[in-house]
Amino acid sequence: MEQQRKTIESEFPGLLAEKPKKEEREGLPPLEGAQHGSVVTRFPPEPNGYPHIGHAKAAIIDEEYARMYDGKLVLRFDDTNPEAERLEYYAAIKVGLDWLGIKFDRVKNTSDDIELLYKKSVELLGGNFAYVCTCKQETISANRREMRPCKCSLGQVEQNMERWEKMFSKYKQGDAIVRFRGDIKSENTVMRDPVMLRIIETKHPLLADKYRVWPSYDFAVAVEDSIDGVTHAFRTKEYELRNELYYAILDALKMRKPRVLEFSRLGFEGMPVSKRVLRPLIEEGKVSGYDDPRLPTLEALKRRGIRPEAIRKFVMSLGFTKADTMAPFETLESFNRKIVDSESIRLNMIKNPANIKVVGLPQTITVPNHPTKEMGSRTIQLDEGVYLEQEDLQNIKVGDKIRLMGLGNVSITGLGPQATARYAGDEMTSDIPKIHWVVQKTAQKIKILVPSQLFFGEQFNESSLEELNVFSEPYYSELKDGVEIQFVRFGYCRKDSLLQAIYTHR
RNA sequence: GCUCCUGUGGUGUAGACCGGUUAAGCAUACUGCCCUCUCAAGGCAGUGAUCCCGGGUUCAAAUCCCGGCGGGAGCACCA
Repeated sequence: MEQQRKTIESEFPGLLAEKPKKEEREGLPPLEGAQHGSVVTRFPPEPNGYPHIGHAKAAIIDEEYARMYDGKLVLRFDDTNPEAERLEYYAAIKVGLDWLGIKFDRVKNTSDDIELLYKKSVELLGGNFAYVCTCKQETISANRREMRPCKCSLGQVEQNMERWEKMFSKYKQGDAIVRFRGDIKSENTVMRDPVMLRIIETKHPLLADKYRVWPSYDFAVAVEDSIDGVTHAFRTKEYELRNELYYAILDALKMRKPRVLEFSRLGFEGMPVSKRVLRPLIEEGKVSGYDDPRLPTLEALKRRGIRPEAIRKFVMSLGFTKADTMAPFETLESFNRKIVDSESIRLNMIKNPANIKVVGLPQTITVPNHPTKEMGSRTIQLDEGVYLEQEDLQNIKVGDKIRLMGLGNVSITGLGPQATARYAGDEMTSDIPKIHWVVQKTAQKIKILVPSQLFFGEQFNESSLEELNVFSEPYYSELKDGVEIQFVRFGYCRKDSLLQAIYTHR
């Protein structure tokens, strides 16, 4: 064996050389054609709703790549449909992205560039790459379906130019559109002379009625990505068929072409993201609003106690793939738990109280707020009346010893509706049951909202939000709203208000 | 229906472009042990995938080719 090895080494040097080992890749896969320092990515949300986990995935990928290549990230509000955009959404999206910790090198709106888009439109028309179509909508769609060119496509450049002018004066909404000359017989339906600009008379949230001719998504993204210097444009999979159009438009315009790549949409089982299903839920009062803890909106996730860093780790763990999958919410929870664990004050809380009277208790005790981290301590005023969890008393007999966590040992002297016990010192023994407790006199009644899956298939889950009426230590009221706490032996919760907490995860 | 995309343990992925030395790495979930005044976090170990199926190419295929099947998406004057 050794002999052979030597022979091979001398006869065929290099044959036994270590193969370039495939080392474990960290993070996103490398980008083709990416030059360090000159990569530009972009996140182009439409301001037509509240940001959700899907936006987070896209924005995080965009930012991670920009960061990876020491490049730039552009936030561009894709606001080319005045019927859908609303001012509050521009702000909501920005707030959500800030919360996620995403930093942009530039923020702009597609609507800033309307004039430029008009120029490009004229260029298209002038080069006969597009025409103005005045057919009825139904006719157009029927023709597209049947691969039939409509008569407007036969018009000369002059006619199109005339009609183009009329789009700004005579024509009304629905009367005329600019269509790209694609290929009406293409297998790819997107290429069958798609809409580039159309008339919309609704007021735009930023520009009011300054314009009435608006570019379509396909026209706007291609041109905008190109002029924004985007080198790599990412979008979700459902846009895949539009790549051909994207490149065709830029070819016709002789503009620089970014590379377009797509990734799978992110969704959670039973947690709808689409406005189509969310809106009725809110209108019918089935959920309280866009920050209802059952929803995958960023507001809701935040309110529920999910940290932005957890979302980022989660998104990165999903990778950059086109495989469609329902992401496991529990993975997000796991990342979150690790972050939140070291920052959460531990408090006692009783769900199903059992009364017990303990005699011989000290006046007060001081307990640490966290088992290992230095998070201060709190002093608890003791009293004979104590609440224990009913469940914990289940298998207890008279004479048994139990340990009230942080307080000391207690031996049971009587059971029943009013159990009794006697304080039995503070000596630690290992095999004693350790249970949590709350002083009755000072117990604070609070409500804990426990969110769970909103839908099972198409079916709305009527019990998706459980309300628990519980007794917490009074220290709860001294905590600031928004802090994450761990109710011992129960789970993590985020303080939503003085009287309400929201269950984060176990 | 047509077109495109996709298919690795329960789940999400790495590996696939450049086929062999890992019959498959990581995370999550689960189980057990350790630690612990929590059923959390942490540490350790373990269960679990013949890489959708069937052919083919090859000395050799999760990796290349062909054909099925399953899943998703698009077929808007929405993005």
